[in-house]
Parts: sequence; structure tokens; C-alpha cells
Amino acid sequence: MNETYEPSLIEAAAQRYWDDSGTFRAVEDLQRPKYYCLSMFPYPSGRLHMGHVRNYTIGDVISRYMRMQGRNVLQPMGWDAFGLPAENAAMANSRPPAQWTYDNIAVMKRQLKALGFGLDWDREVTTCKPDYYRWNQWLFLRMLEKGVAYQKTGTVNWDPVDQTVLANEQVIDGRGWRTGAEVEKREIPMYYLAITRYAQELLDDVQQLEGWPERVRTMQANWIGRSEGVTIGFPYTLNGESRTLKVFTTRADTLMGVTFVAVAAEHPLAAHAALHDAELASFVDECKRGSVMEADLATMEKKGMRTSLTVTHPLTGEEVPVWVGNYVLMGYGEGAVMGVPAHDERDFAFAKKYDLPIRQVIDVAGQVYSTDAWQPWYGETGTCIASGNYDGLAQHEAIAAMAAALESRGLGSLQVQWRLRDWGISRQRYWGCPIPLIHCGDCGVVPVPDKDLPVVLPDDLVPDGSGNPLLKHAAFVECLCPRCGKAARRETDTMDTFVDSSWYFLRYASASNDTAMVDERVGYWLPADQYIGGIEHAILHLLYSRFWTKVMRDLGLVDLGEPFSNLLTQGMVRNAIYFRKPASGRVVYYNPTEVEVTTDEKGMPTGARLKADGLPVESGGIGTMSKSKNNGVDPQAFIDRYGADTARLFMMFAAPPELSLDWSDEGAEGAFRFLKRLWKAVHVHVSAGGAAPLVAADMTPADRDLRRLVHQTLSKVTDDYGRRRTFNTAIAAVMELLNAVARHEARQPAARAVVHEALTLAVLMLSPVVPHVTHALWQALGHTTAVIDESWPCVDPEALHQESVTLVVQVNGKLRSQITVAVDADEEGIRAAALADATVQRFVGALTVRKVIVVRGKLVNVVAA
RNA sequence: GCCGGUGUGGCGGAAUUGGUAGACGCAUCUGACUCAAAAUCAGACGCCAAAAGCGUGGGGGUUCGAGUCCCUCCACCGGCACCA
Repeated sequence: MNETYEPSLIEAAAQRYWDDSGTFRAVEDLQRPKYYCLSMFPYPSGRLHMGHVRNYTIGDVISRYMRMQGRNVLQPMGWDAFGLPAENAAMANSRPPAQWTYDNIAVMKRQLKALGFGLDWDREVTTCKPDYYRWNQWLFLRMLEKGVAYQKTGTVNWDPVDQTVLANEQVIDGRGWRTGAEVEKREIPMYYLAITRYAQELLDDVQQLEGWPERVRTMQANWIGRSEGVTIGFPYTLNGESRTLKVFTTRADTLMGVTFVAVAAEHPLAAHAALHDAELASFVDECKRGSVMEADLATMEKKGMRTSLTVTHPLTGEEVPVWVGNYVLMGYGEGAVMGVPAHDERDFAFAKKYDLPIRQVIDVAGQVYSTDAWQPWYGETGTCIASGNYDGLAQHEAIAAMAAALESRGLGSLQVQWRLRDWGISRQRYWGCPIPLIHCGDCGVVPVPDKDLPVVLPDDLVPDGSGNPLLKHAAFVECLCPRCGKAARRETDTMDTFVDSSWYFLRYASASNDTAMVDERVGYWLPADQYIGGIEHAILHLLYSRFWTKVMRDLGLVDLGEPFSNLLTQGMVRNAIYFRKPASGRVVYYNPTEVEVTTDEKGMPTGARLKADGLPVESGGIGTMSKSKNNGVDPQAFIDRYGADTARLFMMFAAPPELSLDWSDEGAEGAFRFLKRLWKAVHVHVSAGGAAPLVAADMTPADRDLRRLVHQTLSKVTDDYGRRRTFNTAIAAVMELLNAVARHEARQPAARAVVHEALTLAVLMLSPVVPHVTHALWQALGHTTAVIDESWPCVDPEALHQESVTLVVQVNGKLRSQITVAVDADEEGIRAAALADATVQRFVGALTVRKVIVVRGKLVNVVAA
């Protein structure tokens, strides 16, 4: 055994061993319980960043632990390889996105291997390859047949200078990112997936996902946004024809307080009213032109304009004026609302502004209503008043009664509304999965026949920023209609990349199948036992994946309702931010490695200066690692210097996985120091002769104490890895154990035997986190097997046994002393021992002992007054 | 505004079921080794001059006992946001 710890040598050797033995190749085995450990696959942006390292280390630790627990583990990896950054890089380098993407994949794959992750590369999935995305296309056609996919017009951002559609992230302050031109809204035909059909099931099931963090479940539930209410029809006459204007409300109990109705600018009734009203027409136009951003809408002033139209109140028959309001959303409910100024804050503001009547119809605990200013209680629930037959009814009674009355007149019904909208998947972009449709002058839109799949995306085009290059690529666009055989045009829109990531986890289970999207192996591996990834995917990716799985289930392709049993959302990786703000010009950010922090003699930071010039820089606190703040740490440089094990150890030790992790060079150095100490401890032990047989009779009390600590540690680490997923506390416990080993006098054979057991178990316990160094140390400890093939060790109950136990003694709840008693001492004995203690007696003094509380194995509290 | 979360030493964090607050690590200080530095090893390290006292964002409560439970207020972070 080498005397010094040299990570570069041992890491390469361990990785070679796993590679040569095919250690991580997962094989279906019905006799063994499986464990599918899934990490979110990366976008191949160029190089791994620390966020990836953290994500995949968490997954690898869980995978290796479950493997040692005897599970048949699958831990796959792939590439979310379509998307906009590749197009941008292509423009910058004048190279096709495909080349850039595949180069990045090669680099990042090498980095993942260098980190020692136990991945099954035979199942690698790359979404930009035809053998993957052909199944996007195939399933899209199945969805089209079922009506789950359908066409409708949608609004896109249009850059008038580049003549191109912009993605939301390419619109900055309402202007195109490249041209700076003001973005316009355009209506174009797009394809949608009817996720709203599954809204109820997606909501119901997310409540059942107990292995998911509460906040993710809440975020999904809010996003789906179920509300129960009543759709109410207000009859009116248009060109002599009877019609009804529908509104949706959750407060039907306030129906008698309606003094106006308001429709969205996009509502057909607004368009009709504007026909002969130039002023209204320009107002409607203004509303439509306004910002697309919903956040801006929320803070906008409420504006409206009266139309010449009126509708009839469905219960009272009263005439109610119709307004166009900029605060009414076309996309939610019916695009129209009933105005009840007395009990809705927005309607109140609107009514005050335009001097509309305010009519109180709800009484809340007899409070006195005034129309001077809005009071929070106006919006609360209460009892109906000034509502005719409905007076005195509580909210739910009133709603039921009114809904029944409306229903009998054909003017309303109970209804559930959703905030969730259908998923628009068309993107007017090149680097994505082609939508398999053909436009024929005679036959219209014709699906590409299954036998002609995949529609292959030409991978040698270079976008120039002005529109989708597929449009100019005749070999792609020009085709024959599959139905009539005449010349036709191929659809050039591609799919949202969220489509690619909505089912990759199923494909891992059937990656080798080139005749079907998925096969029966999905039934063995899925659902994923553990999914790990960033919180930024809490809503869209996870919701789309759940939806996609349910669609595939309804198509009979999988027997699975939910794809991920347990979800772990890992925290961000952060680092210090330093900058200088010149008198003129832009703020300059300095990487923390270029900065030296000065401290006072107590270690309190007093300032920071740039190493290069010794002059001060300002501290910007701590923030997520990013290019813009120049506070990233390159994993590769770190691995080159300290090795993968140190990177993995620091990542797992510095914080529990769900919390954000602050990078610290000194902390990482500390992790390296620990591995050196571990190496040295084994080296010292092995050099002194190594193993000796464990003979209980020869052990000193100190030996027995150490052995108890060894097995207590094992018990804690098992719980921390398996149940709590708090790797930081597991590592801390092993560190404590090694501190105890270092202090232990190990000359006698019995003592050496205990130390041998301690080191052996420490190596096993650490092996999921630092697999390379433990691979080497396992052999150094005299084993001919590989540590990766070892089972998780068992706690020896014999070792935990102890004769006496130390209890703390409190007087009136304050810690005062300690006593040692026999482990089986009765309560009376413990009580007597505590009262006999000299320190206890001093604190009790002249007081009378009122009560003595004994908590077995823990403490004694003497209550005296 | 609504929903969710978090507040513990100089720092990251620990305390799992109401029972020793600050494990483990970082930083800092002292010492050993060294001509010296680094590395390494040993020790100190919540506040306060203090054995006493105080101390887990502030205030109040329940309890023999509260970081943990209840009420209330404050601050910060995240999500949704004119959703009728």
C-alpha cells in the first residue's frame, strides 16, 4: 500500500475495474427487487457545472447504497439535446447545431465518467437522434387520432425585422433580443395537447404522491388551479336574435349584487360593439396591444369603456350594462365576468372609477357597509341580504339554490374551471423534433404514415437568425401528399423540447428496442423509485411527464399512472460574489479565486481585495453560481487538482441535499484533508500488521466503547442514507468515528481487532460517497473482492450492549450534573443516585424537593421549590 | 394579494419522538515540529471579567422541561398572481 493518498492513480484504476467488469450494466431480473434511480438528464451545454455534479452525486450515492442493500439498480443517463442554445451557438460559430451538440456530449460524457458515476451507458438516450425522436412523432400521431393532439390558432411573438418567431426568452422588455425591434403578437395555427382533459386526475394523483416534497405538490396543485363555481347566462338580443352572454363565477351567492358585466377586449361581443363605435374600437385595440406579460397585467390600472349593449339579469330581469374591461382575461372561464362591486375588490375599483352603482347583498356579522373605500371584509362570505327569496341563506345554500333556479331556466349550471391551459407544442424553430404532418392543397393537413417515420431533421443546416432554415430547405419541405400523391409541403414547425423530456425515463427501460417505443421492460423498472433534479422543473417538466405517462397508459402502451414515486429536489450551488463598480461603465465581477478576504484576529471578515492589485473589491454576498456574476467553479479544474472523491465528498458533506450549498475552497480542502487522514489511518493499521481476530474476552472497556461507537455509527449511517437522505450527517458520524479511532490505543491484538473492524466498516459506509478511495482501501485491508460488490453491513447487537449508562441531572430544568448508573437500574435507584449527587445537593440547598422526573436512559430532573 | 418555506456561533450546518443547544467541518487563536514557511500533529473556540447569569428572529403561552408544540408580530427566500 502506498503511503500517500494519490487520487489520480486510484481513481483511474477503480474506474477501469468497473468498466472492465461491466459493473453498472443493469439487467432485468424478476427474482430480484429493482431500484430505478433517475437523475434529470442534462442539456449538453458544453461542460458540466457544479449543479450537475451535485445532482448526479446524490443519485450515485443513493444508487450505490441501494446496490449494497441487494437491489437490482438501474442508473441511466442521456442528453436533452434539442433546443435553442444550440441554434445560437451555431450562428456564433457558423457550424450546424448537431456538430456543436455532439461535441459537447463527448466532453460531458468524459467528465461524468471521470466523476465515477455508476451509470449504465448501454441505455444512453440522445433526444436529437432519429431513433429517439421518431417515437415523439409516432406518439403525436396516436394523440392526433385520439383527439388529444389538435390544431388551433395561438399567439406568438413576432420580430418584424428578422421576420421570425421569437421564443419567450428571446423577448427582452418587449423587444427582440437580436434586433431590438418592438415585438408584435401574431396569430398562427399551432398544435396543442389536451392536458386539461387530465386536469382532475393530475390534481387528484399529485395529492397521493407522498414521496414528493410538499412544496412541489402545492406548486403543481396551484398551477392546475381548480375552482368550483357557476356558469351563468345573461340573455340579450342581437340583430333580432336571442343569445346569452356567459360568465363564470365562484360567488354566485352575490348574483343579486350585479350592476354591470364586463367582457375581455378579445371577446366577440366587444368586437361586435366596436363595429359602430370608433372610440370603443380604439380602446379594444389598445387593450389588445398591451404587454403580453401577465405580471405586468396584474399591476395595470383598471380601465374600461361602456358599450351600447345591455343584457338581462337572469333572475331579476333587470337590464345590466355591458362594459369592456382591460382586467378581464379572455383565456380564463368565459372571457366575461359579472360585476359585483360591493363584494369584489376589482369590481369595486372599477365601479368607483366609472361611477357605477354598488349594491351590498352579503351581510358579514352585521358590519356596516360604506361605499367610501374598500374594506377587506366586503370580500368575505356571509349571509345573503337584499336578495329577495335568497335572503338569510348562507353562501353554499345560496349558491345551490341559485344554481338550481338558473338551471331550471336554462341559464346556468354548476361548473369546474381550471387555470391550466392546453399545452401548445409547436415551435417555429429548426433544432427540434419535426412535427410529422404534410400540408396538401387538396387534402389539407395529412399525417405522415407510420411507415414513413421518422421524419428526419436535416442535421447540416446553419440557422442565420432570420426564420426557420427548414423553410428554405427544399429537400425537406417539398414532398408528396401521402393521400393523393400530389406535390405537397412538409410542416416545418418542430416540437417543444419539453416533449423530448416527457418520456425519456421510459425509453431508458427499452432503449435497445428499434421496433417499438417501449416494451414490457418498462413494467419491471418503472415507476422510478427515486427522481432527482432541480426545483426549477417543479412545475412544467414534472407535470408534462405525468401527463404523457397517463396518455401512454390510456393508449395501452404502459401500465403506469405516475412515473416517479419519490422526488428529491436538490438545492442550488452558490458562491461568493465580488465586484467593482467603476465611476463610469459597467460593474466588473471577480471570481472568488482572484479575491483574498481579510479577517480580524477572531476570524471575522473585515474586507476583500483583489490579489492582482491588492486594492479592495466590494462583496455582493452569496448567489447562485452563474456566468453573469463570474462566481462559478469549474468541476474539471477541481477534479484535476483534488480528484473526484473530494468533489463528491464536499458536495455531500457541506449541506443536506435539499438546501442550497455554498461553495468554499477551504471547505473542499477540508474534505481532501479528511480523505488523506482516512488513507493514513488505514496505512498505519496495515503497516502495524493489519487484522487480528476479535476476541470479546480480551477487550478492555475502552475497546468495548470503541466497538459500541462503531456499531452505533453504522446504525445511524444506515438510517441517514436509507430513510433520511441526510448524507451530511452520515459523513459527520463517520468522521467522528475516525476521530475516535485515531485516539484509540491500539497495541494489543484485541484493540487492533476492534480498530480493524472500525476501519473496515468505515470504508464500507463511505463507499457510496467516495467509491474510488474506498475501492483501493478495501484491497489494502486485505480483501480480494471489490468493495462495490459488498453487501451493506449489519449492526451487531452484541456490540451495542452496555452495563452502565450516564444520565444528565437537571435541577429545575437546568443542567447541573451527571450520574452513572447500571443500565437496568430502577427508577427508585436512579432517583436516589441523583439526589445523592453533591452538585445536585448544592443547587437544591434549602429548597424542598417537590418532584423527581426520571427519563430512562436520558436524564433526571429534580424539581425543587 | 394568495400559497409554500426558512430564521440556531464569525461561516456551512447538527440536535430524528418535547429531554445535555451548537455534533461534524470551515475560519480564527495558541502550542509542538522546522533555520523558516508550508504540510502535519496537539489544544482553545456561543456571549460576558465571572463558578453565577444570558443565549436558537421579537413578544407571549402550554410544560417538571421548548430550537422543537400553541398564539402573535417581524424579516428573508420561493411559487402563483386582475383566475372572477
